[in-house]
Amino acid sequence: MKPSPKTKAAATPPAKAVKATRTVKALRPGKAAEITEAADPAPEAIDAAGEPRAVAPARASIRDVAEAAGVSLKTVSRVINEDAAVRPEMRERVRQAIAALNYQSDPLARSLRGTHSFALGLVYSNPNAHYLVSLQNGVLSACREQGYGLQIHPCSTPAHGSIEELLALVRRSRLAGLVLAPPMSEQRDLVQALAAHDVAVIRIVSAGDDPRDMQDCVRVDDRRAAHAVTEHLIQLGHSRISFLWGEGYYESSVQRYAGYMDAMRDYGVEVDPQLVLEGEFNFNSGFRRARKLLAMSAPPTAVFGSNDEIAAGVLAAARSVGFDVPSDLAIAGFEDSPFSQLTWPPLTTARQDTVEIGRRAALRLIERVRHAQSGRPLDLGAEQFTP
Amino acid sequence: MKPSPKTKAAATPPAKAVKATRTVKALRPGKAAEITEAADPAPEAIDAAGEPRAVAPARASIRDVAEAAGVSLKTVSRVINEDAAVRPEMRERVRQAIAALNYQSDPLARSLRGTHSFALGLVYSNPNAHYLVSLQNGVLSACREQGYGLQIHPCSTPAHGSIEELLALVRRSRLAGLVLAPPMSEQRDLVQALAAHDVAVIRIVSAGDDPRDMQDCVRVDDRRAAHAVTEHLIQLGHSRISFLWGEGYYESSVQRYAGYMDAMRDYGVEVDPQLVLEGEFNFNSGFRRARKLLAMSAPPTAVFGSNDEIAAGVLAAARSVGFDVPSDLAIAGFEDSPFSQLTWPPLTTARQDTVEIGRRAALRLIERVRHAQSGRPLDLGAEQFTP
DNA sequence: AGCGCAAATGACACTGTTGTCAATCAATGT
DNA sequence: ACATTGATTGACAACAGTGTCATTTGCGCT
Repeated sequence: MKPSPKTKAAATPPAKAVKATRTVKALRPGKAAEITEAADPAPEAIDAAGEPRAVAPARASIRDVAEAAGVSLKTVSRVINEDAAVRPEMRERVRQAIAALNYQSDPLARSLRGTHSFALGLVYSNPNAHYLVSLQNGVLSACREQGYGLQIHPCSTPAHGSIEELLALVRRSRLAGLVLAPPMSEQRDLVQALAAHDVAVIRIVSAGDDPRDMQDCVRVDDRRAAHAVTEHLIQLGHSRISFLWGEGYYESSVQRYAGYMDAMRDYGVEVDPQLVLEGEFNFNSGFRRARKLLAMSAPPTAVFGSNDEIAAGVLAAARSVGFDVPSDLAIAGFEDSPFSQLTWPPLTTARQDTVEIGRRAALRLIERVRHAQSGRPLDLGAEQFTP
Repeated sequence: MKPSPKTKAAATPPAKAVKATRTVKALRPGKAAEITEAADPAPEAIDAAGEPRAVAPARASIRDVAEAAGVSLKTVSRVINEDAAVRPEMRERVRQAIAALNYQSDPLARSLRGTHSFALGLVYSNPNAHYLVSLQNGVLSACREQGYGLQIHPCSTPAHGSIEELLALVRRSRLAGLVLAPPMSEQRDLVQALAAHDVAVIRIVSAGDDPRDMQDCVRVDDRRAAHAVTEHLIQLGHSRISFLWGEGYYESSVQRYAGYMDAMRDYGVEVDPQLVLEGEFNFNSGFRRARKLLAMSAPPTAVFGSNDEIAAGVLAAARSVGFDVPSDLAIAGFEDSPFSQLTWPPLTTARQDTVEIGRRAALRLIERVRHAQSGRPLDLGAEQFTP
């Protein structure tokens, strides 16, 4: 490691319009963080002693349980699958054998014979890492709890999100069902195609009025949350409140805008159309639009960015033109990252319990496929659920 | 939706020490983002017509291929597994049959007879969403490419990261191997226990001098990257450069500190021990330490936070006491989130190609287990790899 | 041509579980 | 008491491949 005089600190500017002193320096990936791999371990460290190392106590199979309990394979199978057609006395006997042998059924073998495996797929294309990880954690916690596996499936390219690809995924691993995160969940044709191919699906969607969204969904009330945020700004005394859209084809954009409008109407605050700007869910878009807003003769006193990245862009823009936050400009966002807590000052934001959303979606889907699996029809009448 | 006067904007402060005007408002989760679920779809939409809807063309099995090619099951199996003991002519015949029937082997059935399934596990406990998603994407891209599945396994609690739990995970799904991300990869006893139980493992570790890290690893050169960042600060003319540690038990902390020291030594810049502070990899820790630094009689002119969250905390702290960035204080971080681009001004940061790290780790592991699977020993001699 | 040996191929059992259907059993109706 | 019925239970095949080992084939050599 010797000092070297190369100082090419080329960097991608956060917004084209901007040219201020900056300190970004992008180190060449694979240069800065170098990767080296080493050879396999010589196995002698482990086996050298020649001792037949403690042999893993061959997992008990259903056969062992059957033998121990003095019943047939099938009866054990029935107990495992909670088939009602087993006498309590038998069931108990089998249960004890299972416990005694510490038996755990093999999901692989179970799926081989059955139609579905014991695994769900999580399909997403949302690039927001925090949202994704939260959702994933929620889904996974449900899966673990229910003894299901989880196959994640990011759709980074349109091809990955195609019906063919998704079907291939489901068939290959015989997935019991798919959890569709937005915006994948909003693609009608996709959802229909999956249904037509008998793929069980649960969608996570922004609650709108679309009656088609009343089925197989976990609905997130973005509208109400946006209402609350707007209400908060109004109660702080603001009346010139700007709203910055995210991509218009996201249902959540539409709902958040609706919530904003609801609140403005509810409180009788006039909406200046010049303060409502379309754009995208990212920092640069927020930055650019905020610069535009702040250059107006009568700029807003508050900006509601429809997600936190937009809000962060607004904050940076305000900063860059010398506005103080929050005294000169109040900024609110919509949480899809912990970003709002990492700024100074922290931003107002609406929080979603994304983990819980993921959990519920997975639980609901598992409940559904579990019934389907055992051939019992699901009682549709009693399934209505409103917390 | 009626206006309501409740204004309880309780919020968790980002740092206890701080009490400035803030605008955080945490909406009650499950209130702001409400979840509703709806009943299953009446299936009539699909089946009503009574027409036997286009039956999915029952996937071809190995049997069909064998028949079509006029060979035995086993020969097809050999071709699939790239067994060398098949004459090229036969192989070709089988290949054509496979293509003609669009046959795809069933990973489930394959794993049932064999010891391993065609799936890897990704074990992590790092809470950083961006790092995680990048890594995960890298691992997944390799898995997809190689026809492997991926079971993610976050260790949010110590129990989840226990040997028992990990073994259970591997056994349950017969995982072919585990990718261990830091800091899980740094737990010696865990790694050894896994090895003792014949679990194939690849670890992602910060490159240090430990000879035990020379095996089964993808090594990331944090030290060199930290050197480059420090070098950059020195070249900007700074000499009072502070270094803020992350958790000391992370190997990457140690390495980053080493890289910082390397550069200081290389350029003959004196290290003031008062400017090197221990702490954690998070915003608050950075904030607090920066406040302490800036209150000194001779504060540093540059701060190198050992990750971006720390750097963000420093930025916020500088702001809060009226320091201008970068004119009064230069700030550098270490990328584990896109955060540095979302601040104003953007922060200097070292970048890691985490996606590539994940990819390599998975590819390497798959290569290894694939050989193990077919019973052939891996030629250790030729495996050394240094890009 | 005949022999020996290694390479190539196939027959069959086996993986761990569930679906199907027949067999058993207890209880009820006549 | 006997047929009928429905609830339990079990035998056996099937799922889609792979491991083992026997068998066949190909080829070089005397």
